[in-house]
Amino acid sequence: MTTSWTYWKNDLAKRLSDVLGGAVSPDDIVVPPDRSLGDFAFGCFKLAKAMGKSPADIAKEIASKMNFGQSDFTSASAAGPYVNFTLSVGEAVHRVVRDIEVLGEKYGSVETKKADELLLEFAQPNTHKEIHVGHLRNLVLGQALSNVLSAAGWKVVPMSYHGDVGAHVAKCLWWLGKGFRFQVSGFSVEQADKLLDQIPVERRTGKFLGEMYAEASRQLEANPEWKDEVSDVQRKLEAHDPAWEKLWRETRRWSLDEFATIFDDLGVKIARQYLESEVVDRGQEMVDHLLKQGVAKESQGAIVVDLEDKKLGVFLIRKSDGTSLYATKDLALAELKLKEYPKAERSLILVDNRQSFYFKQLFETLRMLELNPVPEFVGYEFVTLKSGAMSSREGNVVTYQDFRNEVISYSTEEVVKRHAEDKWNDGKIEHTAWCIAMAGMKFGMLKQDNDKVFTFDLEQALSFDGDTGPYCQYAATRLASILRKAGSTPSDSPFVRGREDEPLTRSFDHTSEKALALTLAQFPVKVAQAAEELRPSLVAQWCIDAAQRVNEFYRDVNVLESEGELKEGRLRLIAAARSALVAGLGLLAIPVPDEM
RNA sequence: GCGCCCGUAGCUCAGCUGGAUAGAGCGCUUCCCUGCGGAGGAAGAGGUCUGAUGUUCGAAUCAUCACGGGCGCACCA
Repeated sequence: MTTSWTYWKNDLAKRLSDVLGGAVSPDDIVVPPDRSLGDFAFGCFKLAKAMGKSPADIAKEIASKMNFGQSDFTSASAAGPYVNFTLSVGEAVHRVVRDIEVLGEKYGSVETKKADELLLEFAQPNTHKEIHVGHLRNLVLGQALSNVLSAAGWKVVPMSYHGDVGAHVAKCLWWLGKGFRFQVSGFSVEQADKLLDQIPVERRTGKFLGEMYAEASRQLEANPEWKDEVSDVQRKLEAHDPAWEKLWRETRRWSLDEFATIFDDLGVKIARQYLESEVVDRGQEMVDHLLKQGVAKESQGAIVVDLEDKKLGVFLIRKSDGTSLYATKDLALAELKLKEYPKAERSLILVDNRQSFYFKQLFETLRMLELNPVPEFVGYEFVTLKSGAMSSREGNVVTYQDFRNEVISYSTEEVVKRHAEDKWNDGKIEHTAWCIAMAGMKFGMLKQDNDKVFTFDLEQALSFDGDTGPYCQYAATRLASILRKAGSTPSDSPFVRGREDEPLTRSFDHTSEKALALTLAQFPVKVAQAAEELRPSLVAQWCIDAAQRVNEFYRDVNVLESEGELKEGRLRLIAAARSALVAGLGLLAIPVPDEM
């Protein structure tokens, strides 16, 4: 369905083509820098050359020839080299409200008959480590991307991938054993049971395992001679030694359970969870195969793929001690994905930009193996603290749990403060505070572009003033409040729908109404662009814009004091505005409370 | 040394497929609650868009080169 924004541009392009006797593309229709100039504009620069006249003269000529008749537009006027077009307030608002009422929660989404499949890998925290705010950017961005791409008509398969084997696990478990005074060699199943029994339930967390890992890294730094023990542990794990495997399975469960809880809380939805342990054996096989084919070769005891001729250096795919690397497993993962989803059109991998070189090497190798489609790298810059970059190896991280608790306690405090007299029950307070906390955290991470290093500042993250998620929620909430007072709100859903057959007035008369409607009209275009450019930040920016227009409308137009069909129309406008705003925030996986 | 990314207001960022006086938020200075909810709104101060050259009728936007900062570049992930 063609929604209003596109409809208007197409309409203007057609009328201009008629006047000029040549093709004008809708893409040539732009928006003036100042709303008082008009709602749309057409620059005459390109025509000037072809027609041999000055742009200003052409603009005047077009303005005088434009005849709108039956149309949403009321006037065209020349201003320098531009022709500006103005929409009728009544027609503009009418059309946008109708769009939203027809589409409801689908407003902004493309309807497709047969969606192409797109694999989206994100959410790659490793087991045996804690989740920190660096991971949060990936999780939040990934889920938003998943939503935005779905809205744009892709059949998205969101997938997670967890490093549950490899050096970091070996280090963690090695230190777990050593720290509890067990001998690494000759470690038995009974000893593994004994060790596990010694760890109290409340310590069976990712945080605890992360501390073990960080401590192991420190110990190895100080005592390099222990590296052989760690290699030994990793080899035993890869050989499925019963004792180490037991310890590994149990500790891994702690991590995976924790992930499930956190993903659920964040609204992260994964269709297929991959584990490195699923692909490690096949990865080693593929390395052998590559060796046989002559694609890979031995170098300093390790196995590498030489990519020097592509200016990508050498790609290490097996360590000299015979154990696997990230790359060993990634080769097999790529193969497995294609086996399970043979119809996939595209495959995206969302990872930290610092890994871009590695992924270029990986993709080049996949190309040599003819594993198509070769994935697309979607990068984002890392999250840093004022004190410096976070590293789980060094242990200077803000864990997600700590951050979340901080934000929740702050938002709870605010909610309680604002509703001291409203007799809200604990459940309502808790839910509202959770919605606001989610909005604060997620919006803060989504509103800026992926390629900006994100400096995490707790104080800033806790502020809900200005262009923040809670600001957008607040705008939607005030609209809901008006609807409630008018007694016309559907309590179960914020989305308007099914009123498109009821007559709607065209008597809207305020510029704030039109400004709001025009912003709402841009939503589908922004979503499409966000999907095309893989930038959910565009949707976040739109949400701020929409909330600002809502606040201006709120200031300028009193809905409940209007009368007759205009009041009814305005109620439908704000219901539509709320519906669109909730849809926009929904794409960012941000919930909107009824009240706040 | 080579490669990738960033450089726009005091701070955090939009704008970048070239076009009208460069926009927000925070902070700062003033206002606005007997008004549909002040997590809000209005106004003000604050800019050689890092610099240079080039392309163009036109450059924050494109190209090249500097400068500044960040991040990568084989047994970590």
